[in-house]
Amino acid sequence: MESSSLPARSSRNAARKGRHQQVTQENNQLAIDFYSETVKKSNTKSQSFELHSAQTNEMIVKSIVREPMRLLHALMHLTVLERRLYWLVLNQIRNIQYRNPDQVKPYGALTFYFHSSDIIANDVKWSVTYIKDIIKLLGKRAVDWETEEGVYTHLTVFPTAQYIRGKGVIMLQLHPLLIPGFLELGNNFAQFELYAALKLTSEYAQLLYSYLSRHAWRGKWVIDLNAFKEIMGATSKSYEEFSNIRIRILEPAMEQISKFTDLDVSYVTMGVGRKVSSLEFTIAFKEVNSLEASREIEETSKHKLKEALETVANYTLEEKQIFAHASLRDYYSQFTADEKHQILNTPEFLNRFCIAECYISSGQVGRDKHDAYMRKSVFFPTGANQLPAPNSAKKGKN
DNA sequence: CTACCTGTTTGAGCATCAGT
DNA sequence: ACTGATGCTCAAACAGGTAG
Repeated sequence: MESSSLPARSSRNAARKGRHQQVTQENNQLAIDFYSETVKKSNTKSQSFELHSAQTNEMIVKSIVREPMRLLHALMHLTVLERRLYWLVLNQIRNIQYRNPDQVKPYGALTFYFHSSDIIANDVKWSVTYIKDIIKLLGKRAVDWETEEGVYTHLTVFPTAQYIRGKGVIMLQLHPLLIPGFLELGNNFAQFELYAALKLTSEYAQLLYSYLSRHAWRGKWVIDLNAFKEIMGATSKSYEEFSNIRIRILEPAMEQISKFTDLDVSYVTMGVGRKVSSLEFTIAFKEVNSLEASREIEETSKHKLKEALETVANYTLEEKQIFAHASLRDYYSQFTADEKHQILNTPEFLNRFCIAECYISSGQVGRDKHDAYMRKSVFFPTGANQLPAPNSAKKGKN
């Protein structure tokens, strides 16, 4: 039974990673309480919490967050501190992500306990009203969507949010209907390092960091300016002027991301004449990841590849052409017009392009080898339908 | 003339401090 | 741990200037 293996696995992982996680089985429904590293429930019956060593500025433990892009888009308007809480939630559930929600029973409740020092720097004196305001705001955040059958749903992400006065403990309960959305990653998600992300103090820097992390494996991210404005939530009148986008979004965000996170980022504007129509970001990893983080990154890469291959396999010819056209436009400027034409119009080439693109976009191919790998995969495959093996699964520093 | 840049103002929210 | 006050930062808006 697939569902019964989940609690065992997650609690085993939690034990291995030294987290405080309590799994209980109630009415055949799985309920999990997550405790952050700074707060732990004591063994008494009443609701009482013990504080553990608060996080220090010297936090070097790599802790991964995997954020589904659909969630990122749905929650683009979170304030800085709300987003920190939301990231902490994603970090706590990373051991049970990748699961197909249909394979497990509905969750009774996922409850999270954090300490206010998890989201506010150690040396900052915080006020109760301040924390209460954050909780009040986060408790109001809602998402909505409509299914193909026309069912429109609107619900609050954290219907129950509490602050335990005197202990500084924040409790969040995730809406059960949203749990699949938090757990199901597909192949479209951002993966980044929690403690670097928590240092960001600008809303735009936080948002942009998620997007840049999503495309970091590619080393490059090209986005239409209007699309960029939309995903940044910068749709007000003042952002019709590019200078405002540059001054208020790009420059502060670039500076913070480069200063605080594991990414080295820069951007150039592209367009006709002086009119900026799109942005091209260059993304590089600063340092070699720790062993544990490397293992998780490798695991993620494999998962992403599998999901991407499945997605592409279900594409119609037309969808493959759209997919390939966008990739060629954004990432393969060195290909000639004739080569691009051949790829888009020869089903055999198109297929191989799509598959090779899955390997590249999931980080299986060394960053400096994308063009060569793609050329070889499309035009000079080693076997009949065989792609050359990616040379390196590790992403390089350059 | 258009698109972008620079400087200024304003208000909201965040960070910080002194004191309880 | 907590409160209340204060100063700072950031987002937003606007006016006027400049490059192409």
